[in-house]
Amino acid sequence: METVGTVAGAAPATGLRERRKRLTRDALLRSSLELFAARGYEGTTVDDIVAAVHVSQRTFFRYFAGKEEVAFHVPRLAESLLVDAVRGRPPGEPPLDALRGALRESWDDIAEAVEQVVPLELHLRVYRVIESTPALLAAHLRRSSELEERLARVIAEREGVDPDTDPRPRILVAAVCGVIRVAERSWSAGDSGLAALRELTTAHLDRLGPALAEPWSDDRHTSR
Amino acid sequence: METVGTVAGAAPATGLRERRKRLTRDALLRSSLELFAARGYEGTTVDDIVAAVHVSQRTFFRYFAGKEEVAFHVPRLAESLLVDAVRGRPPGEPPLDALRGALRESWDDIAEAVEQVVPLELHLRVYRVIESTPALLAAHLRRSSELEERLARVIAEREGVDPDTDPRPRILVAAVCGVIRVAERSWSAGDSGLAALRELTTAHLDRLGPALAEPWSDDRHTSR
DNA sequence: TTGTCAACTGTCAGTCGCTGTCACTAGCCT
DNA sequence: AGGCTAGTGACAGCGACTGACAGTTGACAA
Repeated sequence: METVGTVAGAAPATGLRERRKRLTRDALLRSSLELFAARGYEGTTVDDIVAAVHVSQRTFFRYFAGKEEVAFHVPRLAESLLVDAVRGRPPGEPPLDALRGALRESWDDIAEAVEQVVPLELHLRVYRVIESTPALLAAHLRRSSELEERLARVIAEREGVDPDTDPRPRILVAAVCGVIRVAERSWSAGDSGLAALRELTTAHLDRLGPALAEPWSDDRHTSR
Repeated sequence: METVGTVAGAAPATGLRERRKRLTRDALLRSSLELFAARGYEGTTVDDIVAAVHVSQRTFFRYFAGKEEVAFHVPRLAESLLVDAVRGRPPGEPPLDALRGALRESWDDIAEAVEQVVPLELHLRVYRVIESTPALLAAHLRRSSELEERLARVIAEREGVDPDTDPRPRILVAAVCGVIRVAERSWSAGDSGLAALRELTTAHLDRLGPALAEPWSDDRHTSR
């Protein structure tokens, strides 16, 4: 239903031409991410990237619409997997549970899929760059809002409501994704591993209900 | 507590120099917004703007960090008023009510404050440009996340919790702001007036609880 | 009033992201 | 083997933005 444009570890590679294309594309991707992680996003010029891969600048822009697209290649992959996971949830499940379940379930698939493209550790470093670079954070949030739209449509379909007249799918997804981003953000500020993010995310999701409840009880809702 | 850099309708204007400065600043702001509304954001170059005001490009960049900053001058104003409104809510009020109350309450103040800078109608047109221009939408979302951070701190202070250890303030604010953005977004797609946005926002907020509830009931939650 | 200082502004040159054009190389197919 | 064309590099150009330098003009004191 969607061509993600997998980079490595898929498709048998037919002709020489296509093989070479994939090679330069891969090289551009890897070099870009490594440079972003090392020098930062703004500190990396397109000229730096193409110099490392020995290609002309023009070629870079034939493969990617811009620096930004390179930075979000891996996140795009992860998003598609999440959407698929929600789509594959048991039909009877309440919407909130479906989202939470899909999140927990898709985690390992995502890690695996990412690893086939670039080392997971590199991706995590790039992710922190994304969260800490204003321009990239902005792009990340816009992408997130597009993801929310996709998720809302899936939820709406599951529940048999029209997403254009019933606001509940979008409202639910917006709230959930908002909470997820809070978790991502506070995680990226620290330096813990993937497992920590997973736990932080689900823990925060479980606190959404109580946080909305009228007066906050005084139990320690501490985390971190 | 915060200098917002009001543009028109405040401060008696001391010397001639300052008066002239404000004049060119105002002119740049007005011309920019009018051009954005007329030709779109990307369709408007800085050269277009400075040509309309008869100043050099360099001058434009001395007053504003870039095109983006001009576009968000008015939203920035509104955000500050909202934060102040939350801060001024009665201490005993539960956090969710405080946010909802502040929102309803600050509405008129915001409209009034905006009108003192540019015609409200112009701002609304520019707002639709923001929502429909990818680059501006991204910037808008990033600014929103900064607003969320400010709001979360206010809520944390009101509730007497530490925002760095208790995630509930951020979670609550993220959910609420997420819902608000859903309302803004679906409003900006249509062509109704300010009053419609106000009602849509509060209506959506009231649907947050039910949308999170386990199975969705079949009452018509229709809007629009 | 006049002269000095500092603020404000314009001009110019340059960087970086990105796009259009055009010629050319090298896989691909017959 | 030879033509076709996808993929590429080299080059020119645009728009956002920045730094350096010089000119202009309010502000303020003598």
